[in-house]
Amino acid sequence: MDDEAEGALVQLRAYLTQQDLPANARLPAERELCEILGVSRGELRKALAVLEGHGELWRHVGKGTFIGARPGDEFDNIAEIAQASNPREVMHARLLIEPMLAAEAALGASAAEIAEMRDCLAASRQARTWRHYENCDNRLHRLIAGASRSTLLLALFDTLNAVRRAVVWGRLRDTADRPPAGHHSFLEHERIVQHITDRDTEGARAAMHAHLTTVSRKLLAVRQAAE
Amino acid sequence: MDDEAEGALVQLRAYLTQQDLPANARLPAERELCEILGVSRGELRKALAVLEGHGELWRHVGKGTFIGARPGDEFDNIAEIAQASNPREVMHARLLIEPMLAAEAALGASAAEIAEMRDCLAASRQARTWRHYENCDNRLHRLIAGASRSTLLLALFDTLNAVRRAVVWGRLRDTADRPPAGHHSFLEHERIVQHITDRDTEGARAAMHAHLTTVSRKLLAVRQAAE
DNA sequence: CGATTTAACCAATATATGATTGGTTAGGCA
DNA sequence: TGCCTAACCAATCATATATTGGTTAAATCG
Repeated sequence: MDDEAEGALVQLRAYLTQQDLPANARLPAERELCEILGVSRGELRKALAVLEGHGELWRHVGKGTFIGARPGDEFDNIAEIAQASNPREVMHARLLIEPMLAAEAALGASAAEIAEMRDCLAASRQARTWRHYENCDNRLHRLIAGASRSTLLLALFDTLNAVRRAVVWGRLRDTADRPPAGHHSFLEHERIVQHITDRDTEGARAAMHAHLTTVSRKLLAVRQAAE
Repeated sequence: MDDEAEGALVQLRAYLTQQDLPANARLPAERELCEILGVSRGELRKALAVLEGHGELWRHVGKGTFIGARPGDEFDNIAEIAQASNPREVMHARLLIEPMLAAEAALGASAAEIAEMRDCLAASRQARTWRHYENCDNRLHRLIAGASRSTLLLALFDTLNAVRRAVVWGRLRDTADRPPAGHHSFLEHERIVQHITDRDTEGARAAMHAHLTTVSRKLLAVRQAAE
């Protein structure tokens, strides 16, 4: 009953084998291809649908038709990730990844990097506004990630960090205020840097984990108080 | 001596405090702003340079002038990361991150996800080409990442994976060949999935670490042989 | 002469416009 | 009924235009 349809399919298969297109290659637009094969567009689309169902090619509006399996629907931009995520996930990911980065930093940090970390510590104690303090905090955490001596790990940290900034946290603290002298992060940050200076990987890992645990607890407390 | 220059600066400062612009806000183009303030563009630019040096704002051609600190030069696209990275870094990052994801998967994997993993295992054993096998391998590793029940961790895994694919590995194996029946990954993959099924987080972590260590060793051997 | 303004240009970026593509629908036609 | 055709749609790409910070050189003025 569907001789013509099958005919279009074999014509298409013949065309594909003849052209011997490599993976991810883009084949002509449907309007061209159906003219090349001398088939109606409807028949061609049926044949394409079969091959797509079989995973031999994939199509997308505005882009075209391509050889191979459809690329996974990976997130490409930060905003998209942030929208699908939430503060809990961000904190969870930080607790998993940043202690690991601290341990790597303890292995690979240069003297210059450690000196810059100590600059950060001093600057954060002198910060006169939360905004300024958070700049120092970000810089320190990124310095630690960078000390892993891996551009890839740094890039992953940057992604995580960008998502963290993009996720809606609600308003957490009065921006007019300033960090108190006994703020928990001061000592915790210094402990981390000290372990990195001592090349103590497990100490650095544990110190970072403890720090982020405290941050997480404070954060949850503020969020619950706001509800 | 530079009374006029200082004059432009105070005018600009006054404008900024008056407008009370939020962070990352974009202020008018220089050509407009110098007309608003009644200052020449040169003087305005001097004043802007001072504030930029002080970290109160940042500028970029084609974009504009913005309040706050210049955003870090974070990588935004995969290709950029891949170009700055290399196979060694990729393998290193995988060894740090994927065992962690396997442990998370052991905690959170659903029955459906575990079943899908086992499908993957079976399919990979039946793969008739390296290309097909690698599809199964990718799918399995991504399933494990997805079983962490964190869209953020999955997104980070996808980033790492995209970089892995984009990094130049050189040609590693003859694509015409197919994976041998005794390929090391078969057993290693099955061990990982078994630990996840048993909710054995540390077993899953160790199995994934062992698996990636083997992969890394094989890879280095091939690369050295090619030199 | 020296310092500034001004105007014009430059490269990078943003924005707008038109063309192209896969997907869909309605009418013509055998 | 079954199919083709043509037209349309939304998503995407490709191209052109406008805008922006940065730079330079002639004009202008004290």
